[in-house]
Amino acid sequence: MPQSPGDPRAAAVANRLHSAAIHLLRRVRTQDDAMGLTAPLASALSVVVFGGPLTLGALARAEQVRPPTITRVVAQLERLGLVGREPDPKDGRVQRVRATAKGRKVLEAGRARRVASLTALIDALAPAELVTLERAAELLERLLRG
Amino acid sequence: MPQSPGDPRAAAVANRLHSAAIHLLRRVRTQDDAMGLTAPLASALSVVVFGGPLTLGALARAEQVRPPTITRVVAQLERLGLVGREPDPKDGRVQRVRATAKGRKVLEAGRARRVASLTALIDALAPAELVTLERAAELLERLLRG
DNA sequence: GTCGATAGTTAGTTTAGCTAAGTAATCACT
DNA sequence: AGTGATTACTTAGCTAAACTAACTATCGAC
Repeated sequence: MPQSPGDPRAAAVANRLHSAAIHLLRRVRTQDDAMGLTAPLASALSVVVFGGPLTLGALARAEQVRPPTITRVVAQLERLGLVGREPDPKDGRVQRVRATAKGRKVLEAGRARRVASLTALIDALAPAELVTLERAAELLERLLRG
Repeated sequence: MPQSPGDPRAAAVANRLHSAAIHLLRRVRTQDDAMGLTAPLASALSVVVFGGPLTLGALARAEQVRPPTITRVVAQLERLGLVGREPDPKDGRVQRVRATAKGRKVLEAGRARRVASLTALIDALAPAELVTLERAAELLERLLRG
């Protein structure tokens, strides 16, 4: 299988993944209301919970958004009592975001709900298919982080 | 195929897919500008081009959005000259959406660009990995259509 | 101490999605 | 033939997420 740059099969796969991602997110978005956290908020909260305290800038980079966006996201999470801010003792410009106990709890409870409809779909798959999706998710996360 | 409901592995996969989808779309969104079509517009145009003339309602179902959303999407595509509307001779309530020549052209030119960064990432994968992603995309599309 | 760079915020715009409510056409049924 | 329910789409108004541009405040270097 020669993998020449610009392989049309790669483009086709990219297209389909793009389409699948759009539809997947549209599907789970309707579930977001049930837990009171929209997808971007949940995603950011997840990073904060698992990534430990981190600066707003680092969070923006992790979430691949611009600083103003992360300012708003953190403000919302803070208003909900899910994260807190800590000034940096060394650098007065910097603030670190840390998850509260409530934030960790809500994330745990929420992620299950948020992906419930997805989980239900996936649950019906054969084990081999489940493995395919798992591998694909792994691959994508690795590619997209790089 | 013994897949007990609530299989924790299914939930874990759902979580990872969700996260991957968020990051994937954030990645390609920045590329959308290059072709002048945002992701939802491009997705809808794609359905119209490949799905032939279809009613607004059918398009809404295909795109998994509510009617008002598709009204706006079609209005934008129409304003851009990428699709046209045709009244149904039999049913006065219905309008069919058809891609214009320009619409087909823009889609062709645009799809490559729109997923360019994705394609570049995917291009670097081993053939087996590419197949995994392809299968996953297929699975997801099938699940999400149902 | 001033000057450029960095961290974060504010202001304003765009886009996408929703619900609720409205219009117009069709269908079903007497 | 007419009334009532259903269907297809639109309008109006809301919320959320993203952006750019421009601002404030702090830091580091010279």
